[in-house]
Parts: sequence; C-alpha cells; structure tokens
Amino acid sequence: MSEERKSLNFIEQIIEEDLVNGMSKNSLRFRFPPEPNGYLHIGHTKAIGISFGLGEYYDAPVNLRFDDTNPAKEEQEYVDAIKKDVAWLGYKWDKELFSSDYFQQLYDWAVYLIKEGKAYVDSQSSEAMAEQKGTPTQAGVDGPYRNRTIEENLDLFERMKAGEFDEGEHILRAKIDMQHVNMLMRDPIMYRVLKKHHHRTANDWCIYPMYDWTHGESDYIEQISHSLCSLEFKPHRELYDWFLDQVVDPSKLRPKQREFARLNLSYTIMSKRKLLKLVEDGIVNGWDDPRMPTISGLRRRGYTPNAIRKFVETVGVAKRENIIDVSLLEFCIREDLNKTAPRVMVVLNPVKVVITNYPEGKVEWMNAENNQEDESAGYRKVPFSRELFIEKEDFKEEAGNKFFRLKLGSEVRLKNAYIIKAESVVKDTDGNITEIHCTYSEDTERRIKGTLHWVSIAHAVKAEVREYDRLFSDEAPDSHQDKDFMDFINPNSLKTIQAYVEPSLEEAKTGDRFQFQRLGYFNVDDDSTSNQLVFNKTVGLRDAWAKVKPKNNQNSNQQKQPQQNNRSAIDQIKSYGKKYDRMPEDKQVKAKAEIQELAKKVNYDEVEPLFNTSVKKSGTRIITMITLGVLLNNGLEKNEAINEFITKALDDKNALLVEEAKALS
RNA sequence: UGGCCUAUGGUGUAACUGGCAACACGUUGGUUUUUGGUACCAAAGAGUCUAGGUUCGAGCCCUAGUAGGCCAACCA
Repeated sequence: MSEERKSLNFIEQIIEEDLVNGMSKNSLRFRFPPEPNGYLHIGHTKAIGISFGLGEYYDAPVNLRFDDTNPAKEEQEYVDAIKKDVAWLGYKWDKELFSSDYFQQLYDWAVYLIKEGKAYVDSQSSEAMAEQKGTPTQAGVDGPYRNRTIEENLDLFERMKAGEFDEGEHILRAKIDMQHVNMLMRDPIMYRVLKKHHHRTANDWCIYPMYDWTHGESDYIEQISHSLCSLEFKPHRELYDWFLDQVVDPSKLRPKQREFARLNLSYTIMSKRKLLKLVEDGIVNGWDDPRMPTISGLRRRGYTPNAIRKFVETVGVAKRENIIDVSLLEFCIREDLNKTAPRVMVVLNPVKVVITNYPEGKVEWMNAENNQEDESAGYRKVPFSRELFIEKEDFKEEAGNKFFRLKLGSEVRLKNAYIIKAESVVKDTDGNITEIHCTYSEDTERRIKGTLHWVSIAHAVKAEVREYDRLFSDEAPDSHQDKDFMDFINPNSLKTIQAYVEPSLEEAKTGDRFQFQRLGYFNVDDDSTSNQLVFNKTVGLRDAWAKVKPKNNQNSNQQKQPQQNNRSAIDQIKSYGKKYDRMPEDKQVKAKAEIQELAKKVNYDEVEPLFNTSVKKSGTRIITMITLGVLLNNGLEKNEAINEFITKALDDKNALLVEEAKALS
C-alpha cells in the first residue's frame, strides 16, 4: 500500500504527540461550548468542524456544552437554535450539557479556594478595582480588601449567595498576583452578584461564576482532553491552568487548552453583537435572513450542510489571521449543487418570442433531462408552444460574433426543443422591443453555438424570485478604526423579481433546490405558499460571458499585448533575475542575450538600487551585473558604488556571479 | 511603554528528523458540451517579511529588527 501520508494540522499533531506519549485513545474527548446569546454563524462552523471533526476522526465523544453563566444575555430560544444548527450540519454530540449544571460544584470549589486563602471577597466599586488593576504596561496594586480573613471571606461569600447583597456590592476574586504581566492573572473575578432569572436554574442562584472560573473546571468535570478555542483566548490559558492547579486530582485527566485562528469571511461580519444590530435595526429580516452569515441564514439561502463542511475542511486550521474569500464558499456550494440539483427552466426578465411557422394552439411536451450529472435523476416533460418567453439579455438586433445568443437573421437552439431563427422585431412607440418574430426548424441535429432557456407563455407559472447581493460594500467592514461597519451597508442587497417558471415547479416544496439553467442555483423559500412560489437565489453559475462583456464595449482585442510591453525594461530584467541561476544553461544564454538587449533601455539610476540586493538573491545580482556591463560598455563611468558591488561579487560563493563580475573588473 | 502570538503566490493551507516550495480557490488560455455551466488539459503567479548567523545545504534552527493581531468588561 503506497498510502500518501496526509499532512496534519497543528492540533492534530498535538494530539498525535499526546497519543505517542502515552495518552490513551479512549480518553480523547472534545467539546463545542457556545454561549446561548445569539445564533451560530459561519465562523462557528470552523470551531464546530474542528472539534466534531476530531471526534469523528478519532471516534471520540464530543459534548455540546452551553456556556450559560450570564443570565443577562442568554435565552432558551438561542439554545434551541444552536442545537438545530449543529444537528443540521450533520454532527452528533455525545452529551448535551450546560455550565449551569456545575454551579453547585463550582461553588463548593470556590469555598475551598477561600479556605485555602486563594480567593477573597472584594467590596469596592468596579472603577476602583479597574484603577488598581493597572495597564498592560504598568503593574497593578493590591486593593484594601485583599487580606481579609478567611472567616470574613467565607461569611461574606455565603451571604452573597444568600442574596443579602445587591449587584455590584461584593464580588469574589482569586488571589493571584496584582503585579502579574498577564492582566488576567491580576486577581480575576470569579463570582458576581446577578439578580437575574436564569433560563435553566431560574432563581436558584443570585451569584454567577465568570467564564474563566467556569470553563476550565467544566472541561475538567467532563474530562475533556483537548479544549480548543480561538486565538483571542490565548492569554486566558495561564489562568485556565492556574484554576485547574487548584482543584485537579493528579490521577484524573487534565484538560489542555489550545488555540487556533478564527475564520473571517470577506464582505461580511462575524460578531454576534453586530449581527444582532442588523436584526434589531431591520437591515435584515431576522437571524435567518438569507443575506446573513448565520448558519440559519445560509440554510434558508439554500446552502447544504455538505457544502459548508467541505468549506470548513478546505479552509484549514492554523494560527495566523486570515480573511477567506467568499468565492471559496461559493465554489463549495456550486460543487455540491451541481451534482444534486435538478435543472429547470425559468425566465427572470422576459421578452416575448412568437414562432410564426408554428401552429397556433399546438402544444408539444418535450423531454427534458433533469440532471446530466446524475443519470438516476431521470426526465420530465416541458410544454412548447408558439409563444414563448426568453431572457431580454439573450436577444440583440445586432451583435458581434462573440455573442452566441439570438440576433436578427441568425439561429440559436432552444434547450430541449427546436432551433429558431430571428426574423424581425415588433417595437412599441418608445422603441422597446415587445416581440421577436422567429421561425423554427425541426432539424435539431445541427451544430449550433448558442443554446437558450425558455418557457411557454401559456403554461408558465409566475413566481417571486429574490436575488441577493453582498450585505457590505467593503471587504472587511468591521476592521476600520475610523469607520463603523454600518457605514458600509449595501442598500441594494435584496432585489425582488417576478419570474416565469416552467409548470413542473408548481410541485416544488419549501427547501427544494434547483438549478435554473444558465442562471444559477435557487431554492424554495420558507415564505412560499401554495398559490405563491418564492425562490431564493443561492448562488449564480460561474459566468465566463459576464467577464467578456465589459471588454466588448470598449474595443475587444487589444488588451493584452500592450500591457506586456508597458512593463519597463528594468522590471523585465528583474523578472529574469528571479530564475536566472536556476535555469538550464541553454536558456541562460538566451536570457542573457535578452537582458543585454533590454539593458540598452535602462539608465543607471534604475540599476544602482539593485546593488543592495541581498546576498541570497544571487540571480538578481547576476542580472544586475550583466545590465551594468552593458551600461559600462556604452560609456558609463565607474564610481565607488559600482566598484564596491563588483568587488563584493568577486568574493561571492556563486560561480556565475563571480564570472560576470570578472568580466567587468 | 510591557507580555504573548503570527509572518510562505491574489486568497487559504501544506512542505515528515534542515534536502528540487506543493494542493485548493481565484486568474488566463485551450478541448468537450443542447447550460458562456460541468468535466478535462495547460499556463501564469512565491526566491518563503528584512538583515545577519549556524550548515555542504535553511521556508524550517539561532540573533536582531520590521509589520500585523491579542491582552486593562462584575461579557464569553
């Protein structure tokens, strides 16, 4: 078996290493820990894909744990939505758990820490505490309550729990080090008083643990082997470990936190807070608006779990900041839908075609292949008649020969039907084309360049089609210090169209996905009813024609050549430099001749900066030497810089460079 | 005036103990095609942030710089 070794990402490497160092494969366990304070978005799919993917790969359990320690922001609605989304993506969690399940254990441990002198009750204002905390570049100072007695701390903490104090009066802090370089280690808060109703524990508690105190301990309770999170939690790792140190039983598994770079997608935002604002301000119609980068939005838009999982897999896992181009997401959904979506004919922007030699009243039901990528998809019948709709864009009275569509006097194939020839047009008083008169031919075997989709007017069904554009006009809308992401909202992100669809679509059900031939992929929206079909455009087809069109408008051909020649001689020489010393000898000779030719158009000021080229880049130094040789030949005087460059080259390790330098010295 | 993290084609991710910088998307050509889609073929595009060092040999190791990110919520 010549098995190609699959390259592992850094997390997989860590796990493999742990396995090699004696960790049992059975003790592998992961978790996905969302806070139920909003809907999951495409960014979360990366975290989900990593932890659940690892679970699938190692056949290890993965817990779905809701990190619900802040009742002010969390709701049952979000818990339900998150479960639905993770399940829809096709992942199976081992246990559904809640941090709130551990409130009692966490409380007991906190009492233990107090007794050990590792935690104390602070009774200052948050402002005073922030003051004492210092800054990243300046150490903090101890607060006045730091050395309360254990008895006093115990008493106060118990009374906090009993509800004797209002929010903000007292908090419990870990006693670590106010001078620590890591701000998080400067006596972090463990508990605060919050007199809020919790979606699970109701009013049982009025003190709630903070994230740092909760997270590692929860991982420990669940015996999570690898606790994976995004990079911004890196500084928390030290605290995570400190808290574990206080309670861990050495005979049990101790969880490890490791961090990866979160996913960013171009032209969108990933912050729950900002997504919430779009919902609240009515920019979109809810969390599942098809323009939203939420999982529910993508689902409604017509994305498939397969496509999203493929996307996450392709994106990879590493530790550097990234912005992934939406085109990759689009590629993934096209790739999936191309194989699975039935093809169908729909006209979005109609113009009437009359086939003058086709009998009035006659209807033929044509055989149409449902999906040429999938033989099992079968065939359906499509009605053909004398009067049809085609797309306005598919007809021009006159056009060049790159226009493969219908124009006066020439032919085009109607998909699944006949070949037609445009003979004349009928216009209204404003000069708009209202009808195109054609004749048809039944000989369909001929080779014809263009093929158009169409619908029979008499049989067409009206439907609403929603087309979406990106929500933001900027590639990274929330990365500008001077501008708010709301400044980049695209006001035209939704376009509603009345379309004409082939009659077979009357049976389409909510969620069904289709390829509207030559247009793109569409699915039936939730808003669809029995008498009004509503479609969402998931994504367009790749469109090579769209790219030629603009060029056509401004003189077709002469784009490329001049650009090549516009590059300055010195730039062309430099590009030889990149490869020169790696070229085979015969190519090198040719290249050298060309460089010498180009060098005639170069002046000294352009060459001098290249003298500083690093030693490594010997190719560039060689071509510089060749160019310099031509200049010297043409009467340039040697100066100090030139002499130094040549002298240094004479000592170089690269034989070619030495040779060229000798020629000049 | 600090600590930590990161730096490889346009984008993302690889490159096993140091040994010809690879894959995918995107781009550009071409072939096939009753979708200007798909599929297939090909090309262009990186001297691996900079400067040094170690080495027969550095993307990988060392030093110093530069750039970007994160860290001062009773959020997670």
